Amino acid sequence: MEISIDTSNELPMFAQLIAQIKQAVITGELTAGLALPPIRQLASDLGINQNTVAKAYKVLERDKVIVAKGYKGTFVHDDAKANSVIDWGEKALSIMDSTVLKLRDAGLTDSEIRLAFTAIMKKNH
Amino acid sequence: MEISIDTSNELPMFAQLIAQIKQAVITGELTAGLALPPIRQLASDLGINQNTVAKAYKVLERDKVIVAKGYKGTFVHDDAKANSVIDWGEKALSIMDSTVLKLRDAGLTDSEIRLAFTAIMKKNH
DNA sequence: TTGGTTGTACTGCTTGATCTAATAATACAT
DNA sequence: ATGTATTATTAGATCAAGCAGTACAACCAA
Repeated sequence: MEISIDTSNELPMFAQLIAQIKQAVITGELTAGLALPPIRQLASDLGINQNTVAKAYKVLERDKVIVAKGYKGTFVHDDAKANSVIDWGEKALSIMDSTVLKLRDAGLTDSEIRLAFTAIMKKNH
Repeated sequence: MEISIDTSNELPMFAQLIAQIKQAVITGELTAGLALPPIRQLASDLGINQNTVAKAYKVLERDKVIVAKGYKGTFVHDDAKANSVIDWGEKALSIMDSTVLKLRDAGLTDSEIRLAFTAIMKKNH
């Protein structure tokens, strides 16, 4: 499993990690049950911070691409291949898009829409 | 018509203007057809910029609380009282709230929700 | 028992980007 | 003189991204 980080890339490091691991799952390079490198080791190999790798792992586990088993290590999820295709970002975009359109049609300015959004995001901190 | 600006207030100046004028309409201090002070004069009296007052007037006209008649001046709208009760902010908040809840329930982090939002707001510039 | 490894969690910090609010200075037609 | 519009700029807040350090429970091998 070859992972490389391009600091000049527009994409943040943790996003590059997520993309590459998902890609490896899709291509079949990573199959269900395989062990992934420990957070600290991968961070060390790439010369980046452990938190950055942990952040990527956390998202990947939320998306059920990997499974963390504590001291035992982290492994590729049984349904990794199917779950690697699901793009939460796309789903979020479409939902958010319809909402913004609705508010704009109501005559609200972008400034007011932003105010409403930030207010909601703060509410349940 | 007494208007005062509190710079220490959390609310932006233009929002304070909007709130106070709407309030004056609701209480009956401002009735349909009454003339409002010119933008430049009100700005001068309050010691703030003309653009700030113009911004408030623009929103008030959009909400049909006031009517701008060019060189003739600006006046209280015929339906000002009814339109001052409508709270666009409340409507926007409830719509935005359900959307954010939906996305959070889908497992998205606040960070990702923010990314989706800013992406949409940029899309149709 | 001792020491090391695992994922996880937390706080604090720096950097850069972005947006808002407000100001400033014009300009225009009526 | 009126509302309207434009462009540019400043200051402040907010957030993402990443780094740094620390800590913990669970476990394993020596």
